[in-house]
Amino acid sequence: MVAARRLPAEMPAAIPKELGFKHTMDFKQQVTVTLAEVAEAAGVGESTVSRVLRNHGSFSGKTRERVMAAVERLGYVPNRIAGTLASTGSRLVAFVIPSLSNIVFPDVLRGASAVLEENRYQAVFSVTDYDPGKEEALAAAMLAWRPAAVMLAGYEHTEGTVKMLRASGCRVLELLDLDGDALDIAVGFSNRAAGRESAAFLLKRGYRRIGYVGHDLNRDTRAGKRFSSFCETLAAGGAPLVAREILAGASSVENGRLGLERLLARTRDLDAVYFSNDDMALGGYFHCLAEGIAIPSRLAIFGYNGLDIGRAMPQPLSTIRTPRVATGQIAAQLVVADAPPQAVDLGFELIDGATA
Amino acid sequence: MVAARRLPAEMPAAIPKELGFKHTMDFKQQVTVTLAEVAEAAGVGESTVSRVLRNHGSFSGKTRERVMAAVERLGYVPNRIAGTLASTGSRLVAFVIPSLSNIVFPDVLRGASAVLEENRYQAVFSVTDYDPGKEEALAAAMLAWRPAAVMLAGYEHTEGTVKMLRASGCRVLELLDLDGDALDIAVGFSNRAAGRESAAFLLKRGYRRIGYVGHDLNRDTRAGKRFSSFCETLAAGGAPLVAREILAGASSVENGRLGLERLLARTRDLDAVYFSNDDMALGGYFHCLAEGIAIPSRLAIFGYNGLDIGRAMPQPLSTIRTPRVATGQIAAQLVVADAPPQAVDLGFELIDGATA
DNA sequence: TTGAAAGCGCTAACAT
DNA sequence: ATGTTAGCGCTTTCAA
Repeated sequence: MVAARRLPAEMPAAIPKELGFKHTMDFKQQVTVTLAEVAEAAGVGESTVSRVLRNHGSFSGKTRERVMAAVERLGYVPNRIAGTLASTGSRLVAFVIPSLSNIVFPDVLRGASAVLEENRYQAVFSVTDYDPGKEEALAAAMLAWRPAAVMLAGYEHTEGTVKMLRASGCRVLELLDLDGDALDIAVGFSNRAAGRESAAFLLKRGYRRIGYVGHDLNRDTRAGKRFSSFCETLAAGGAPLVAREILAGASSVENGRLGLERLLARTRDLDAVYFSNDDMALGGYFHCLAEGIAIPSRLAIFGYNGLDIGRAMPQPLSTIRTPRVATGQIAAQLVVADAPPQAVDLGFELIDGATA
Repeated sequence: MVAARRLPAEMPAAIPKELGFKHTMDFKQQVTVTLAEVAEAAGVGESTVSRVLRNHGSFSGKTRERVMAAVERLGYVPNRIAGTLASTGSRLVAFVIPSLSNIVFPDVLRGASAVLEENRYQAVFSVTDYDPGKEEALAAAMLAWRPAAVMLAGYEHTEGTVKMLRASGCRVLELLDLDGDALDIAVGFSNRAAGRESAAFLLKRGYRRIGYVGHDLNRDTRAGKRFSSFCETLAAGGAPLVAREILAGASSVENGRLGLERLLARTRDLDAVYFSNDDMALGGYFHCLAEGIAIPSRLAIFGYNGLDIGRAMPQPLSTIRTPRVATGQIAAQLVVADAPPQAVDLGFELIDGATA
């Protein structure tokens, strides 16, 4: 194997000097056709246009024709801002997510946005970087848009956030965690159970000297829950965790590789390693490949998330597959249906791959 | 090596029967504090509250105190919907992106959202699945929110989309492509140049029997541009493309693995393969590992995107690193700065890894 | 420095 | 079936 050369990551960007001009559109032309103009052009009242456009209330087919013709002719685009203000509920759904680097959240967004789009809802989002203070600020900013629902990750919020959400009167969905008390609706699965099952699986396979490689647990509280129940289960099984390596940064393939390297440098006789997720586990896998460490005979590897990539590996990754897309879908469906408060356990599935 | 077991992907979700109730919040309580109530409570006029809150116009320190106290006491959250309607411009930025599975787009969103949040803009998004018709529908839906800017991928839009965007009067940013004419602002790099440089690199390294493994090119037009300029460059260099394998679905590690398997089954004597992106290339890499095909001596592999994962591989992936996050950042900065129409070329970087 | 009042573009009674 | 009108909650002149 070739030794890994360390290559630099993407550089932060500074605003560039202006480059070529090459545009076919006039700069800033404001033309705003309003509903009133459509009404005028169609020779009907405003409310009639409104009814036709929303297909709500009654109007004749002929009127409909004329209105639509005027809409077409004028290139009218309804103003949802005005519409929302005038009516009661908005069709905005706000996502306040920890990260876009962790594939979990794009997956949730993907599941949700498909359902929302079908139902003519609009998704809005902001990213907290796992910072509860930032979460509070961003949640406040989102609430200012009077969304129909706010979706957050898990249960760990500041008092201020909770108070705000409670007072807002909009639906609150806490996703991807079930170990705690929901404010309103919760959709996901138990991270504690996931940690427990992972440990039980490794014990049953006969591994006794087990280590852990993880990313920042203070920030990612769900990973923290998995880890603590993992440790408890190991201890209860008579084979307490032997060593751990926790990396400061976000979860990544590189950190997984580095983490395993460090862990093995300190503790040589491990027979299995649990990773905080699949990215990290893949990094560990790469480390073993590079160092010629046989998997799983010499060292077993176990991940979390069940990314597609794990299935394509020469040895399919042993891991737990979580219903990320489904979490988004179900959450969105519950919002659309205006379902009562509830906790929906989507479960997870242990993937008995070839690495453990 | 263990033979790859094919494991199922995540199942589509049906809406589940209701499960346990476990909530601490009353279901749907609407309490809406308005600016007028704050004004009343503070004993000042509405416009004064508005000025204080936006820190715009003049007011005494004492007035400020009283207003803020009232805001605090009542738990007032401004209504941005009303604010936007009353004022001229919105601080919404709309993203109409092809996919959330392709990491490119979460990366762009990540770069943009950081900048937007700092400047108190709000990101809104929807996902087209690479379908131009859907793009048109979603763009129309987005325009109804009267965003300050709409960001799209590339230049290939329906006539209707273009017409709508032109008429909307809002800023239009076309991202991740520079091979075409921009409507307003373009930020990205040349995919044609990327394909060209990739081919030139492989030729320079002495590879002559080169194949291609890609995903659906009709939908991902940027991948199509890379591929066509790649082929042209090979042909010009006297070593035209020997074989290609195009998979119907989206780009993924599994498709990459499958694609290379099929390609090699048909064409045994290739010495290098160009992949439509790094996911696909990683799949190819896995195939080679599983089959004991030596890289790069027996077969060279070249990707596109420069994902972090490529750096953690036992042999760093040879690829082209694209400025995805920076594209989002710069685009957002240009919106915030209300910059004139322009095309910003962020370039890309060829990563001379160990696989080619 | 402050307040009164006129909208922003639409929806939703309420008439007709 | 359709028109009239009164807001939705804010921003923004314009006076005071």
